[in-house]
Amino acid sequence: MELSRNFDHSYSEQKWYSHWLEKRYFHSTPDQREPYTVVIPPPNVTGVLHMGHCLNNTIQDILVRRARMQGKNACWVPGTDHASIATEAKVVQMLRERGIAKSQLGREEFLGYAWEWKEKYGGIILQQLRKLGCSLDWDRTAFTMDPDYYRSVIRVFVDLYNKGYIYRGKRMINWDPRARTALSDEEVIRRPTQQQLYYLRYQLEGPDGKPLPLDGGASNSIVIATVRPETIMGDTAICVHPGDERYRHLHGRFAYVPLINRRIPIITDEYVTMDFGTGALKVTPAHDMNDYQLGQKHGLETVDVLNEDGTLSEAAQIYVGEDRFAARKKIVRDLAERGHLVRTEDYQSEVGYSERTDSVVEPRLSLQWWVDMKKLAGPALNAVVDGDIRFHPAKFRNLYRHWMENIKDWCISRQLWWGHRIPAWYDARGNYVVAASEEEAIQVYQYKFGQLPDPGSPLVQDEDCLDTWFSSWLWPFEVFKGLSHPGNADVRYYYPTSTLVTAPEIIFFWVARMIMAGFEYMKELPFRDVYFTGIVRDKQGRKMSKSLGNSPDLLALIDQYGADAVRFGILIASPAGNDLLWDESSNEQGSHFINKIWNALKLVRSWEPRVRPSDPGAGGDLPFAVRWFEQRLRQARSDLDGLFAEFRLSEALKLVYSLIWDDFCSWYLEWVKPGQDQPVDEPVYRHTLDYFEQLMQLLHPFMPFLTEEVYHSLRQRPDGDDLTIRPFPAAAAPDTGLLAEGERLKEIISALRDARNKNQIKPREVVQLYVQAGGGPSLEPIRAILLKQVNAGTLSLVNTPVPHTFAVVVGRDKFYLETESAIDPVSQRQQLEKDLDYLKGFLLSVDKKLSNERFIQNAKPEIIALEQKKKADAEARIKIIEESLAAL
RNA sequence: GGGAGUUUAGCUCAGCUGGUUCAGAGCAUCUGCCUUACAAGCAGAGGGUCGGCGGUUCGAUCCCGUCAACUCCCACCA
Repeated sequence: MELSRNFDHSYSEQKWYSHWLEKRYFHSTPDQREPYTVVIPPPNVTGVLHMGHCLNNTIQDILVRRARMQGKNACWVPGTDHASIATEAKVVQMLRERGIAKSQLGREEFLGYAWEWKEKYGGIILQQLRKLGCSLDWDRTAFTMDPDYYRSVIRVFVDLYNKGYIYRGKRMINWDPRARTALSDEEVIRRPTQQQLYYLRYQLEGPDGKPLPLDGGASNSIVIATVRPETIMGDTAICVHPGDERYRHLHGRFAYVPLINRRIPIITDEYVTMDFGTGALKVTPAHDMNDYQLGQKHGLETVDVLNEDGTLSEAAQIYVGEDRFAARKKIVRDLAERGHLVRTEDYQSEVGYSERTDSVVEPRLSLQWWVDMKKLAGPALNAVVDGDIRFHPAKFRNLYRHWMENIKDWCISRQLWWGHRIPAWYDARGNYVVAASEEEAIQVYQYKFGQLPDPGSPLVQDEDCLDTWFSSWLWPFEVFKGLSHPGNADVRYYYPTSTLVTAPEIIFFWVARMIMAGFEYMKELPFRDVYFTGIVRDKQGRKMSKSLGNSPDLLALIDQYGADAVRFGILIASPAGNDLLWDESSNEQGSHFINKIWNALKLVRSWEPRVRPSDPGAGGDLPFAVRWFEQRLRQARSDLDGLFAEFRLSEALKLVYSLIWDDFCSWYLEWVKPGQDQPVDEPVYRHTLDYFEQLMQLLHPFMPFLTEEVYHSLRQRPDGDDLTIRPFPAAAAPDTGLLAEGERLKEIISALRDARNKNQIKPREVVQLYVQAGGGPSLEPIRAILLKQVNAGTLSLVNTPVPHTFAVVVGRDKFYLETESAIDPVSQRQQLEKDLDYLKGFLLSVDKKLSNERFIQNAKPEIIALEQKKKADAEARIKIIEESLAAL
């Protein structure tokens, strides 16, 4: 088979992914092996692959592929999340494009469209993950609204309700006026926002019970500061600090809301900050969390001046039906015209935005369903604090702990149709029961209220559905049907899962809640390790986002560079625990690496026709290079184990990169490479193929397609001999002596090459080499390599300095380069003197240390021995250099 | 306002419990090479007071204090 000039990634990707699927390598069923289970953080069913997914799934794939090659039963479960708000928004938009308003449709009809949409467009992202090479068990693809899954969510709701963990309550919640639904605290993103602070003058009530005239001086009014003038119609009090002398005379009096002239009391509360604004606060219980509490405390009326969609309500009296922000402008204008606006100030404050729709969140009083999280938090907190669940990086432990210790109730109802419908049934009077089905509801109703529901008005199910995360928190066990079919073989085998790979942004949304649900329903933690990836940023450090347009088209990148190069690119830039600044050029580095490997393959393949059987007279000793690289591989494998254990994947990739590029290509292959058209000894050839295979194996989790292709190009393979399932060889301790010899050889070669370069010896010029050995192992085994690598004709052992040569000291060995070109004794002297100066300085510092009594007293013996060795080495080298200088 | 993290070469980062010639790697830069796998390459080189100041120690990039800059998380000052 002829090799193509370059690696053809499109061809290989297509070929090998289908091959792996066909062989069902990614499919897992329980057996006697140790399981390695990963559940994918389910992307939104509406999602398309972006850089964050790329990073996250590449990491998961690396872990899963490695586990598979370690002989574990690897199972990576794919799936999608129904993403209540996002999907419903998409469907509403699609309907609008078809000229249909959601309000025209009934619930069932709407859901019909939604499912239609989901079947047609949903899950594109799962197809895209195949392009990336992800080794997911597609037979296990799950969806949070699959029938079993749906039932489990409902069952959990009913169960928590029956345990008293879920309740219904009227409270201030975060309202998304665009999606027209409640949100949980976690779904609100606070951002500093530039606003205006308006100083508004409210008329005081005169003795006649009427507002005092505005033009009658400052004592006729009180000035408050607000950023939300459109809510003044909802004001039901003005509040000042009881100790504020400026307002003492106003305690117990009344003022009038501008524009609508409603009479409101002036109350006092220590909540008010005297030095903010004017020290007087307008109290609008319906539209502010704090004001609501003030209202409760002081028995104030609540006037809700906004509708669900953020327009002004009838209660506002003015600008009814207009959007809150449009109304704000108009009201400010009116206030100015009528003399109520004292002044405005630029003011920056934190404003809450909806995570899904980015509209400004409105505090709103409403009746919602809640989970009392304190009841669930205990075991979940301990599991992380005690280290049963390990967070990587560990710094997230504190964050988690802080949140869990201060956990608040979770608002789980959403005013949406796409999702799990809340299993609560109401009678006409508003009594309700919670049950998994209507039939059960009737039974429960009868039990609870002692009678059947009135036949004339049957029970009606709650219209709302549950927060998406109320289903995702069951993911690690319900993908194995752990709740819908308790104790089944899958869940017993795969749960708890091994590693969760996710973004730190969803530590509260998802990770914490999964841990709680795991303990509550499986009585066990859901995973042992959680790896938090960084956030993908662009070169300038900005978060990648659709709105900034700085998020590259991943599929286009894969087309251009290949999946392996993209995987390489994202991972090489991805330090453990930090955000990564991603730059397209890192893909190029990946491409270059692929090219390098491909060229090495071409070289090795070109030897094939020239293999010479081993010479039986040679004694069977393998050449030094072959013996050395075996040890290098062992060492690398052991280092890799350590890096993987700590989830230092980027470093692991760097290690393999350098192992292949530097050790294998730059050193090993050059050392064993035969001369042009020369034969290669069979044992060398065989071992080289073995090493190449092993390198591909180590790289395979990172770059699966290229490595599988190379693996099959190295040797003819029987059917089923594929790299993706090939087990790693057993670990073995490397021979440190051989490794040190290799390092010594590299050092000598580099030093001699450097000398050639510095002395402007042309690369083609053959030099003669002399060595004055300073002890240590014989140079004999590496003689041939040395000659070839520094382009030397001969290597002779000498006992005295060789005149008219360049002297190079490496360790305690001294080399002399003999060349035809003229030697410049001045520059030669300068170089030697430079080395000498450095060594003398070094010796001085070592001597100083060793003559320090306190060092001798306190330092560990091995440290002292080391220092003594340093001293001896330095002295030996100084002697060698001084000899050379004398000879010049 | 509270908490956490970061600061090491031009850039992105390693440097694990203080002590090997410890100040590193990759990119980038510079020099020399179209050397028979690879110019998407090969062989070399230069470059940092380890954010500032102080302390502990025989010894500090590493431990402690403090200051500065940046980042993130949490939090109801209108």
